[in-house]
Amino acid sequence: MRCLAPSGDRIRHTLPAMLKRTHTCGQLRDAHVGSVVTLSGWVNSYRDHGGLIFIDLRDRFGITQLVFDRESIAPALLDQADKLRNEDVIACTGKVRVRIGGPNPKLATGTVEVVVEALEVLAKTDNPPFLPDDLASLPAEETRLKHRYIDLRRPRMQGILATRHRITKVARDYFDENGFLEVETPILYKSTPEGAREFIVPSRHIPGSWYGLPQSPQLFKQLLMVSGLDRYMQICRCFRDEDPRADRQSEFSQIDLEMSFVGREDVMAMMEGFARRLWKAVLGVDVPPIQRMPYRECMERFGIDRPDTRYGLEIRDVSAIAAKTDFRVFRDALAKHPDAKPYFSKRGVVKAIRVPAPHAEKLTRKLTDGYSEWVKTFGAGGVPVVKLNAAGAFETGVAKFVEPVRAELVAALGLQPGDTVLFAADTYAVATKTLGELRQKVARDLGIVPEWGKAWNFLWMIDPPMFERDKDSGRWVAMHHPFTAPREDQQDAFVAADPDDDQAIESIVSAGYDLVMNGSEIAGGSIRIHRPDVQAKVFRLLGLSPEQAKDKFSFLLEALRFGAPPHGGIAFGLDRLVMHLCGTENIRDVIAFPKTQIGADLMTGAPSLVSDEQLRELHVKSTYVPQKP
RNA sequence: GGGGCGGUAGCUCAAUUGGUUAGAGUACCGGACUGUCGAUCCGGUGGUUGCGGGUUCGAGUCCCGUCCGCCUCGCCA
Repeated sequence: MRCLAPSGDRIRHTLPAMLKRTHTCGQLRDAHVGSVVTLSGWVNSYRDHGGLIFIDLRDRFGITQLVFDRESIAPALLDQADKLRNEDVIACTGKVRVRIGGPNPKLATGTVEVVVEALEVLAKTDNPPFLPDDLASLPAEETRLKHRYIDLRRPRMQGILATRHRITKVARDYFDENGFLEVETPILYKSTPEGAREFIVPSRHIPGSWYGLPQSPQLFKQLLMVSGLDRYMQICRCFRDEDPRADRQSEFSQIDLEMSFVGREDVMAMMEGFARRLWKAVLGVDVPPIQRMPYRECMERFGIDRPDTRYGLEIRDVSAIAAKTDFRVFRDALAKHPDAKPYFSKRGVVKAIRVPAPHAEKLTRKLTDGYSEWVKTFGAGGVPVVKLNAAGAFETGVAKFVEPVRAELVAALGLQPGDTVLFAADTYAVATKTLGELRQKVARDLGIVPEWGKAWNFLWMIDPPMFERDKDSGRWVAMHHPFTAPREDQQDAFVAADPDDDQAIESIVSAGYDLVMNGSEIAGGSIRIHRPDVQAKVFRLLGLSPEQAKDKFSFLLEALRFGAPPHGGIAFGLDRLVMHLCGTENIRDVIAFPKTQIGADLMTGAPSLVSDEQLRELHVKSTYVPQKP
């Protein structure tokens, strides 16, 4: 621990005498015994024995026990100490000695104590709404957010903020060593209302015009490549005005990166090195070489583009076997586009998950009935279930329908007595999504997901499709973003593809890549389009007329015309990285001053009303009419 | 926008089927105490049960509305 004692403080002598600390509260050890030290910090707890008072003094660096002893100090000092309460801020001077009452193994400083000879109360506290105590049961999150400055006094929260700092430090060091320049990009930005809903800011100088806040610095970092910056990094704030989740805030941070003259192998290798450095620096964990898994395989085996490979429960296609049954649910599903390509999103399929024997016992009727209800949110009709009993026969659920194909199902799924099978019969898209989500829920319900710190399963998801149909509008939308390039060998197919040929468009693969860890996307990126004709074709496919594309992105299209190097990049979700490396599932725990689900800051009261004068100056008029109480 | 859970003392929680003056721990205040370390012991203050309406002899409890927090679906190029 670094000593924070200042040196050469020229104004010290002109101020009223204040005890200046010589050590932090986490610093003193046996070696300091006998020396006179000054500490400052918050009263973490007090134990008043009358003539003997113990104070645990806390700062960011630790806790040190102070002792006030009637036999060795002035009565006035003891009276002062007698009035100290939790969260008072004090400074004190005294001699370090070995603890008379024996060591406290819970504290790093637990073998010593400071016998106080001088005390200065720097700030007396009102009775705080709660104490920043990691051992006590936490107050409601609402209370923590309202008094965030107190919540952030908790060692756990300070530890998270320290880890967050460590992560950004490692990022800056690593990318600096590899030739990246950190460049800041605008927060007040051109509104580009594709994708996420954006926050907007009115212009005072240009009446009626608005800035958007960036959903990411995507276009600027590409322009920096056109500018010849070669390698860019930024730890940047991004804004998306969509409803938050446990792992999502509308204002969040990315470690944003872009590289010139590279293909996807170069980018992935560079980022893999970063992940390796990061896990080693923060957790001491060695990350082995990261395997790649094509999007198609991810979907086939795990039903999701970010597979959690920490447990089995993989998905199998049993369409061919299901077709031989008389089960109407199977037959109806399989009747959809039976002649389409195998992975066509609208083609009917039957897929299954085998839940192996010891765990399968926990799958009660109540639980599986719940699954049938739950999957309706993904558009599925239900979850057919069947069990293989000890005698090797199917029972319960859809047993009578699948009994005729028992041998084939047992062989295809590798079933053992006691196993349970969960089915999904629907279109490829719905069945895959359903089992992909169900697989994760079952794993959680059965308790087979390794606890935090036990497994770090990385993989690169590669070869994702360029486009997919929007569920509502039916229009093509970019899977990643409209600047993602087709994979090198797909360029011709892309240029030739007929926009009305669903199967052809769906099968075009991009040069995108996502870094996935334990089922969580921690980074996503792609090689970008650097040819104006290819970029124009993408815009056309997305339904942007040349005029619209020019209006929104003319600067990019122009830039691409004036000599753009091949380039590609990636962005890490910083908040999620911190969550994973700290073992928390609440994104608000890794943000110093987070917002609630409706974007409110409970501490400052943002957002708040502004004066009519402010609005007039910005040429803005609110249509909101407050409800009468 | 939809679904779910929650809101009782500063904080964490309890309160039987709708029934006496809404309790406990902790914090806080006062007192005792020289080796504690989540100190202990004694005493005390502290409540618009989120807010508004309704049903009822009687509402923390039931009904309607509303606000806030969390989880979630949609949404998140």
